[in-house]
Amino acid sequence: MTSTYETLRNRLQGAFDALETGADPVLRTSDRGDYQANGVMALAKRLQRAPREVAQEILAVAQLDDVADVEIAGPGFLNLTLRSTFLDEQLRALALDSRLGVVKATRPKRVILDYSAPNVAKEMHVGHLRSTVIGDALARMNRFAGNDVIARNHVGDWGTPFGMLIEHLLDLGEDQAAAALSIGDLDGFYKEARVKFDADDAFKDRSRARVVALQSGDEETLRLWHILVNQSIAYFSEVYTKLDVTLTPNDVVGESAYDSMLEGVVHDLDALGLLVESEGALCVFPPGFQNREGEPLPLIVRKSDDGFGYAASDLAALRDRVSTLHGDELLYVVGAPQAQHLEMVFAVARLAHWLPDTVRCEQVVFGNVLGPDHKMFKSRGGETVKLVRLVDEAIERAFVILDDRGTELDGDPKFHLAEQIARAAIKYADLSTERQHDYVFDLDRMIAFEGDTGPYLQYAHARLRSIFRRLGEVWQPGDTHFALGSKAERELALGLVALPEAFASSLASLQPHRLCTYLFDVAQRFTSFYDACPVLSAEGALRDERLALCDLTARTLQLGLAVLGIDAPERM
RNA sequence: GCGGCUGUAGCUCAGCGGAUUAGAGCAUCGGUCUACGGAACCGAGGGUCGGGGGUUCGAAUCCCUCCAGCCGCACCA
Repeated sequence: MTSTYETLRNRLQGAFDALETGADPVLRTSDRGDYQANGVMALAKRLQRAPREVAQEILAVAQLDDVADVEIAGPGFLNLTLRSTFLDEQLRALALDSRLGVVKATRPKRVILDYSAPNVAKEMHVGHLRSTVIGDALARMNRFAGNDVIARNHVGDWGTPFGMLIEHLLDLGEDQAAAALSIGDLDGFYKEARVKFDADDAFKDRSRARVVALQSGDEETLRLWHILVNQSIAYFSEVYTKLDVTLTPNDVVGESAYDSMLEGVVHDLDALGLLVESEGALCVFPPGFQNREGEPLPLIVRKSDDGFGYAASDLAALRDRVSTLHGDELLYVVGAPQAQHLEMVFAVARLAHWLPDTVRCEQVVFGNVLGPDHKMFKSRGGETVKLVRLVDEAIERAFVILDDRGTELDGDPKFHLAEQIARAAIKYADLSTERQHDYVFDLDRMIAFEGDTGPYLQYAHARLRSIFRRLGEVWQPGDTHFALGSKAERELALGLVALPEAFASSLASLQPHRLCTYLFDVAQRFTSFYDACPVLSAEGALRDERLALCDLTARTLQLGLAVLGIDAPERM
């Protein structure tokens, strides 16, 4: 089906093209009429004619009479008010479409989505929250759009710290170390190793020797290393389950996976004449980057000790994603502090012609999670906050709220619901703010059932489902018309037909918060409608017509939340 | 110093290629109601959109500049 927005835009575009190609109409929702078309003035300027006259001509060509009532306003805006017959047609088509008007990509893109990226043998903390939640929402949105998503969890599983970690593992004994890691005491493990490394010279020497053994592929060392990696991945998976994030161990392709490609990166950059030796390190100097002194800034591909840094593995990964995985889009959901590093990696990849212009490659930047003091979110002791603890705390709050409300649920169902609410609270709070902004982590606000929160949206959905439970029979959209007689009904209907653009714009801009804003708007329109318009007690056809609105609203909220990674429980 | 991001109501945030009185949530105040789930609805007050210039008939939005905050600026990722 063609969405309401597309129908209007296509007709206007046709009229614009008939007058002159190269000018586009811009359509947006408006409170003057349902939609307002912009772009007539720009077109008139090109044609050097009076805007209102051009507007008249566009209307004559566009033939919008069957879909909307049009008023030419001001210096040439077109205010479009949808005809009820057209709106009803659109709604009925949506009701029969399981995708609710969101079209599936005709030419699916392969999207390589790099997100989460915790470090082996280190705790997942708030710093990983945004990458994980935003990345997962983008993965789900892309999958729903029909794209082929390859998730890449680029875990930190290689490098110098692993010498000390393996030695510490040996000191503890393999079984005990594995046990400590499996219960999620990763921070404790890492810190103990660190303390010994700093205090004990013998330990330090062993650690260094161990790094060498690891990198030269010593079998026993690799076996020990695998214990660390596997235990950590198992633990990460638990965290992902707790957050309802779709990443699996199959998506883990850590730094170590690229180790064998690093020599090739150096070799090929050298062959291209891009490599420069500087202070003992092998570097590429991409144009446009400067250091503190205003001198060219290098991307260090190989360090002066002949080791490789993350620049090399990032280059290898990028190359792999283009040439082996054939990605059409490479997205890196990585925090702002790494912006310059990634820009340099991208720049070098372009210099080396590893990154064709046809491949969209960008960092999905996000801001920090702040504490109540508006500084980086830390625990009272100044330590980072474990991600699991954050979720657990939210679950506890949800429990208390459920009890206060006198829930009938108990046992597992109650716990499951508390989890769903807690996840919704945390994820929605994160996703609903514009990515690049920092936001203040305030559990009380996030989990409140009033206002612009995940639980509020879940509640609106649960109320809708409750209507159909009371109805007592299975409701089918069938050929039912939609109730559009009152203002509240019409407003809700206009919200419902807008899902396709909200989704498309959210995905195209990689801004999940646009979809959040849309869903909240729909939920508000629904509650206003629900207050003003009795549904089950309505007479005759009106009852079915209102049920049709309710059904579509419930499905819109459910679908919208689902593609963000948020559950919509049947009851709360 | 250079680069990036940010600055909108008391607080938390929207405002998507410029368009009519700048929106929402929370909080405050006032209404609605035997309530299809009140975890609701309706309304009010509250903003010189960080300051100043510029482009424009028209700027929160585009350009310049200044101020403030955060982040990054060669071998840890």
